[in-house]
Amino acid sequence: MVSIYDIARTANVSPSTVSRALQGNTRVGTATTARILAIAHELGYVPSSAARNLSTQRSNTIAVILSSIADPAIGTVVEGIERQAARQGYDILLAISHDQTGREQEIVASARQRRVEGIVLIASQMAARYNQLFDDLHIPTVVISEQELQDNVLVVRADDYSSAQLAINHLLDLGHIRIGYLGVHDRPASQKSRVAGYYDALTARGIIPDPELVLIGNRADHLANGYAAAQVFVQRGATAVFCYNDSSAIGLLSGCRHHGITVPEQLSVVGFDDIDMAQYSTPPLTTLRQPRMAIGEAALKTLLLRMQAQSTESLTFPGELIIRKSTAPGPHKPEPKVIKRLA
Amino acid sequence: MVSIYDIARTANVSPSTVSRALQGNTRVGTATTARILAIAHELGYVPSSAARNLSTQRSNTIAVILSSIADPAIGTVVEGIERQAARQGYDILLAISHDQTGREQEIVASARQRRVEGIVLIASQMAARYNQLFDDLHIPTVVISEQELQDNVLVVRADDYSSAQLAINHLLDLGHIRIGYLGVHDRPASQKSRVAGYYDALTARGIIPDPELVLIGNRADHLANGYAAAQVFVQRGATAVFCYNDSSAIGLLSGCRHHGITVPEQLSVVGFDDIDMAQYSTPPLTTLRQPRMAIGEAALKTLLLRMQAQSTESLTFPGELIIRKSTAPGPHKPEPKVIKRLA
DNA sequence: CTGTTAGCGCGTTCAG
DNA sequence: CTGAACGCGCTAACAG
Repeated sequence: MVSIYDIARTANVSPSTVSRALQGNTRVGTATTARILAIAHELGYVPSSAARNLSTQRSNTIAVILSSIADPAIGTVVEGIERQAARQGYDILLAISHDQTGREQEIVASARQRRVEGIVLIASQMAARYNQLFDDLHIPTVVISEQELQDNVLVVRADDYSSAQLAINHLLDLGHIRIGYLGVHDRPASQKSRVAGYYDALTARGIIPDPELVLIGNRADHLANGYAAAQVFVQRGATAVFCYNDSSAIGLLSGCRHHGITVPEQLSVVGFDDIDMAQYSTPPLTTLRQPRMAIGEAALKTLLLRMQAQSTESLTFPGELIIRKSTAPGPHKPEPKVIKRLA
Repeated sequence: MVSIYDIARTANVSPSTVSRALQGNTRVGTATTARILAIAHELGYVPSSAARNLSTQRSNTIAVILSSIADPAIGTVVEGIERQAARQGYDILLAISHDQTGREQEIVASARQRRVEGIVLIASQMAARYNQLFDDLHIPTVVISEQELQDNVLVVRADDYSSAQLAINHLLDLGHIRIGYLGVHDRPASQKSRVAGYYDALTARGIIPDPELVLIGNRADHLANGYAAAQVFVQRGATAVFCYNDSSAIGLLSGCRHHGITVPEQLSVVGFDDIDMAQYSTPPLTTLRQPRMAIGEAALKTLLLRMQAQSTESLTFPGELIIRKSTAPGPHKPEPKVIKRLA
């Protein structure tokens, strides 16, 4: 490997001059700078980030930790993060925890050794489990989803609570009363907020939520959970279901089809996220769109501010109700008041 | 940051002894080793990988470069890579190119500066574009998909050609003659093989492929491409379509539904990949399952071998035809020969 | 504008 | 079994 010493030698200057020239003409002769650059290129010089890191005490790296990257809703968030990181000159260290304690510890160890300057935690239970840990780490951290808002951690997330209410109100407006909730077991924090929104929206309209209509899937496979829940919901008299995410909803759609339950006629279904696939399901899914790319970008920007010790706040992004074909009027649809026309 | 010097001082030994003790008792007194470890822990010592990298001339990092991570078929591959990497003690540097030249160059520069020990390139056009570059880089590289088999690059991939043939033969056996192909424009290499399999399987049965039935989507959004193609295929008299991947197929399914084309009655559809969603589409998708996790793991193992300068070969994984509900007998289904029974 | 010097934190000879 | 000394490649004062 050719180093700045090699360049210095063949350019008849000192290493520090080379260093300066390479960084951008910080007080170095235009001529010599040019010469140095030429020689560097000629020699095939490639700076060593390890050396620079050591000297600078900066790693230029941020770690992105997630429990799984197979989730179709998460890829886009990661793209948002990566895009901003690249723009700011940071590299991404990717780690997948699978929610396994052992792996989680390895990851944290690795991040510390590499002196990552910041951490983004996505939909991981680590956030909750090691709440204190991340505080002790002294590495700026921002959590996306899956974390209650707290003083010591920055959270960037979708507005689970309000979005859930939007979903329920849509269903209520359609005339549904027996509205179910289909949840997951591996995203406790965000789910809590969505369930709260579900309950509150219902009670606000004078409806007492029926615990029988709240089903929490026990598998990590959200699609399968949805599939299995279809018949149960209908048996229990639900005419509409609000799902934790689009994957659950699409599974549910499939389960309905399997059991001959028509959507939206017999059952209205609302998803969450608006993944790419949502628009192409059968029927196209009514869902709550979340700005996933923007959330990823915002997370990184927030992290950067925090790294610069600037004052920052947690962020909550509003969701948007996208009405497609999986929801239809329910049994209690009030007759629209029509002004009678003259014959 | 506490360093081995700090430990050495408070343990009354030399830094080098600490270094040895920390690495694993390489000829260091059991007692002193224990003492050193205790002190290290007490002081909250965290080794600096930058320093180690510099001294060792090894980065313990491998770069994973892909054009997009939103593709649902790619996440699983990345998980396979990450899992093996973690198991072998390597960290992952993640970079997304978006197939943009500028970004691609940044990524390569960054990888070189970080002295990554290996590179995995997934479904990226960089493989083809910079074929020579990666050769000159002197960094072991393995390409997943999107690269013709060549001497200078290691490729790990699905058996596109045979899988395509499997798909077409399935359709042929079902009695379809007018079989279409729905392709994409951003995966030239793997597509080339699939198209070849499509052509060859057809001609092997004496059918002359109709160019009118080969449609290549022009957008990066495979779902949208599929959606738009539905009507065209039917208008041109296709009774079955083999799609580049499940995303295209699911889009196609949706397009069919929109235009009142029934699947599989009027049109049989075959996908490729068997993403999680495939099983839950309407109807459930007949597709060619590819062992994505295994491909990811194999790619990393191959890379590691190559890094150790061991002899290695490119790998091709066979696909498996998964028959579900999106394919049904076509117009030319030969009557099954039934042995007449006695009344 | 440029050279000298001194680390950054760790691994690794080479001597004891 | 342990210590001293040097190098990895680069940055950053501090002098000129």
